[in-house]
Amino acid sequence: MASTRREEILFHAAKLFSERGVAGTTVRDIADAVGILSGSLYHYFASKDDIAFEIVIAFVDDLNHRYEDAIASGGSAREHLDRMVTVAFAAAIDHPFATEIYQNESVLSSQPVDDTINAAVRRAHELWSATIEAGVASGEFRADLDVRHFHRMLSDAVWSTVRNSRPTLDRDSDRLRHNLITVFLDGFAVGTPGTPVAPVPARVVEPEPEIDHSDDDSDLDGLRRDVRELQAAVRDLRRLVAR
Amino acid sequence: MASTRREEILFHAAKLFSERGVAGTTVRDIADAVGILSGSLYHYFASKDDIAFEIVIAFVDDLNHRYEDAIASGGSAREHLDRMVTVAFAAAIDHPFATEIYQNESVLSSQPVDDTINAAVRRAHELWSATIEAGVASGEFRADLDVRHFHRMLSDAVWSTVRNSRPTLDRDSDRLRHNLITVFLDGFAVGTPGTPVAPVPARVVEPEPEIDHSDDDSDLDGLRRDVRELQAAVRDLRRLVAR
DNA sequence: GTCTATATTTTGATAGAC
DNA sequence: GTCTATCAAAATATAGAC
Repeated sequence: MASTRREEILFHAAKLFSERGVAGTTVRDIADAVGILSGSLYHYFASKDDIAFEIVIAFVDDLNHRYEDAIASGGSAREHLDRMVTVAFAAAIDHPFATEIYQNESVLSSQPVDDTINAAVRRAHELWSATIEAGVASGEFRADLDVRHFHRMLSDAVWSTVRNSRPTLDRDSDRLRHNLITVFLDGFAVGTPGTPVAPVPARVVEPEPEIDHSDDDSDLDGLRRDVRELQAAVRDLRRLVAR
Repeated sequence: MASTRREEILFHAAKLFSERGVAGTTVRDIADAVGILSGSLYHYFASKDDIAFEIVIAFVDDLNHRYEDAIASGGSAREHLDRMVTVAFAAAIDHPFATEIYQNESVLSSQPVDDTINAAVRRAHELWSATIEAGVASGEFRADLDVRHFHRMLSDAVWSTVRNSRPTLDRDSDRLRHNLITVFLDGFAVGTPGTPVAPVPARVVEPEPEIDHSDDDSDLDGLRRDVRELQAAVRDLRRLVAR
């Protein structure tokens, strides 16, 4: 928990913002969580958006510093990525809710007045990109895949892991990092790791392989269809009754 | 673009919801985008939330049907995952903005009244899980990693790819799917990985013969749950209407 | 089916007493 | 530093004319 009242406000606001979004959170919600009245918030902050802004900026700045430390020392590209995931988890622990806010709120970065957040986010992307491209250049990573696509999937996996494992993140951080790095670098399939499979995705899978409505399935399919129809009917009725 | 006025509203609302969130979008925003006045929206929908609800439900239901088709026919676990990604991209193309809404708005699924969305999302998770676990059981996928963690990262990567490549998704869908599947199954690293791969029994079992019964069972369980929920809903509605 | 006009509620923010 | 009281703007939703 926070020590000063100002930090208390930041903490509870961050929690609410991450759960309901900034627009979905009212200043009264924040004040209630803190245990004061909404008017009192304005003794500490000029506006609701200022609160959100401060939360995100503190996080992204801190994150970039940790990234820079993580890739400052030598080592393979794999080791660099491993350390970047490590410090990302550490930053997520120290800024418990900022991650979700900055991921979900494209609103914040669309402020034309203040480009601070945009610049910081761009910096973070550069640090990931540079590390990944160095690995490709050194032959450590494969060159037949789109590096920007890999980069986005990897950093999304980091924040997805944070979001989904938040309660046990500090305890499981090592195991989660190992899983993540292993999947992204060695793959989940057994055997032939790192072996380029097919250079071109020539095969196009037909969306509807077979219309295999054989006899043994028709029962279940019929039931499923009935259930869906009933669900739609109930939704309609609820809408009617709601008035 | 949409043909009927009602579909036009759904289209523009979905676009705005995905960009600014549901709470961040006003009914006036939607009406402006359609080219009518806000009051006219209520000729088609009972409330703003109803619009969002309908968008998401249509998407998730459709998605589940496609998933079921994708894993109905035989093949290896890799082929099943490949087809699931294919149909997920196809669904994202047909429901251009629903993906972001349903990913960002935990609000929608926290409606205690209507569990429809939750049930559908749970079903989608089951379909991914069953496919991945079948691959582990057959020895096609490694058994030394957390399957649920892999599952979450994989499906997040699918929607991350959709979000980041939206403008060219229909054109690049094959290449994106190939990149995604290659990274997640074969890894991005070249040659010998840091951790020796295959510390697990490498027994090669023939790929999934046919539709396995565990699927049917979970399917039946899901249907039973749906029916129970519907029965409860009908009881509630009867009570309401009785007055 | 759409618009005009408006009610009702909610929300962000302010002023001043204590 | 917090509360009381309240303003002004914005938002959802409704009623009725056309």
